[in-house]
Amino acid sequence: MTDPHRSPLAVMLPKLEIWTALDEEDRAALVSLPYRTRSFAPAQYIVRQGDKPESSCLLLSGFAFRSKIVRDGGRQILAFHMRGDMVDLQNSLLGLADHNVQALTNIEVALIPREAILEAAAARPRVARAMWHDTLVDGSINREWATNIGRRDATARLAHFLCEFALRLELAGLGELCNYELPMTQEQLGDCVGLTSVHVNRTLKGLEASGLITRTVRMVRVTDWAKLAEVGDFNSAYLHVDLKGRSIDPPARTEA
Amino acid sequence: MTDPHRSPLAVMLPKLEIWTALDEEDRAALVSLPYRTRSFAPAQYIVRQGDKPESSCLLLSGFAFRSKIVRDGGRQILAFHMRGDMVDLQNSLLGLADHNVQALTNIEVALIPREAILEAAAARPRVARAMWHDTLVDGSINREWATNIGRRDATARLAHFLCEFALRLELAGLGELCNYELPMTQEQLGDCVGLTSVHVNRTLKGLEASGLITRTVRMVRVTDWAKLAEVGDFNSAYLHVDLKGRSIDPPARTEA
DNA sequence: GCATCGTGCTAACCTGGATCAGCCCAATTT
DNA sequence: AAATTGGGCTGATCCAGGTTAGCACGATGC
Repeated sequence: MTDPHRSPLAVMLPKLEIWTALDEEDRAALVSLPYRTRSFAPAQYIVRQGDKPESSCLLLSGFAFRSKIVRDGGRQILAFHMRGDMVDLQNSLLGLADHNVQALTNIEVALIPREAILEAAAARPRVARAMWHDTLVDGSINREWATNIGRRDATARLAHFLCEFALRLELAGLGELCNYELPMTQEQLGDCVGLTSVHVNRTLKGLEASGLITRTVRMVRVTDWAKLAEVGDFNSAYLHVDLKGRSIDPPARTEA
Repeated sequence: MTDPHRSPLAVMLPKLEIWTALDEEDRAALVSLPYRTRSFAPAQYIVRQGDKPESSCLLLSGFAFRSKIVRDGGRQILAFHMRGDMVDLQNSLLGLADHNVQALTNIEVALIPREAILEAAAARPRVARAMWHDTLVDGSINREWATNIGRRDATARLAHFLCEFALRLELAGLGELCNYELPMTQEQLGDCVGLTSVHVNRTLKGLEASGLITRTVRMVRVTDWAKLAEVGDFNSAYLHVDLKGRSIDPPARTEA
């Protein structure tokens, strides 16, 4: 058996193993899935709404995002993805893409045939469970985003987003909680929190003026995490990750 | 082997079998899952955010909904559920409830221990796949809702919701596409599309004034489905159901 | 060297939907 | 039959965020 940690596919393992214990054979099965790598330039489509994708893709480097377009041309960004994320289990397993998947930066992905994934899942219950769990967490994040968009004001929405992104980056080893780079433009930020780029700009400056963050180009430095998390009504529970006892969430809200 | 269609749990089968072919043994495994039934009155909690639910619940009759509460007391409704829906695979499999589940009307549910579900999934790949698929579709609906809330105006949001609910009711055998009962108040409707009940009221009257629907008490009669679907930017693809060739979606949008 | 383009940023104005305050009616309760 | 309650409904006013129309600046191209 080859060392499961040698293959480029090994970047998917840490995230899956947060939730489901895998043994060496499970890891080997995942890592020896057939794949081919491909590169995409910023804004290039990996999957378009309406496609019938035959493979799912694992993000090896760079950032990608998923989106939907509404009739009048508006766009809703549904998720950002980073190294180690299985970007498109959704579309590929459902058979019909209900949303777009695009590169945000230059990216490299491993395309894994849908059938191979299904076979691995059918053969190994823990592999199935790990991937199922991954889609459940994806759903949980989606629910939090819907809540963010539907029921928080602009300041809270952005603060919440900044907290989530910071934490995900740090967990993926791509940045620090209080000092990281945002790979998206303010317009893309707006499309993800349901605001216009103009208002994103205003609101970010507001967060800066309140002394919660400072920014240079696209670097964000969180100068007061506790307040940012409070303003953003951020509680990491919905990410279902193990913080190993670190306390980053604001104290429990008082019952109304 | 007992007839799989005798058990109350059999109500879950049609939905699962839309997506995944099951054989008699798969059905028998699902239907013979251990369970106990319970009733809930309107507004009663089945699961609260923060709970560690030990069972998942299958809705046998009535309507339920899932929601999150934000700091200032606002509520976002994330999903409505009807007979045959597995209401809480999300929370129970993730182990920690990231949202509330409540009865909307009087309901009867079958509570199925989480471990029994996981064992059935581990033992039978098709059962695992069917339930995984169910959560994928749930995620797809969530993405569409996020888009609805984030990027459509009040009229489109409500029109979209009315179309989705109509179709889901009809597929569950609980109403007709163009004539059905809405089980929720206008305030609950507002909490699901990100509006206030006041504006829901005005907007519904607007839809009525435009001749797309008529209403009596909570009955909705869709008088012009094609226009309602167009106004609501509704395309049923995201529900991933088989319409058996019926054409209910507006013609493909023209590229901008 | 000059043009173009993408992105951040800003100011002035406008509007969709929130907020507030209240009425009406039917169903319960007492 | 009076009182209460929960929805639906309405008008008046307000404001968060959208819209429009720019400018500034650096990167890229000819």
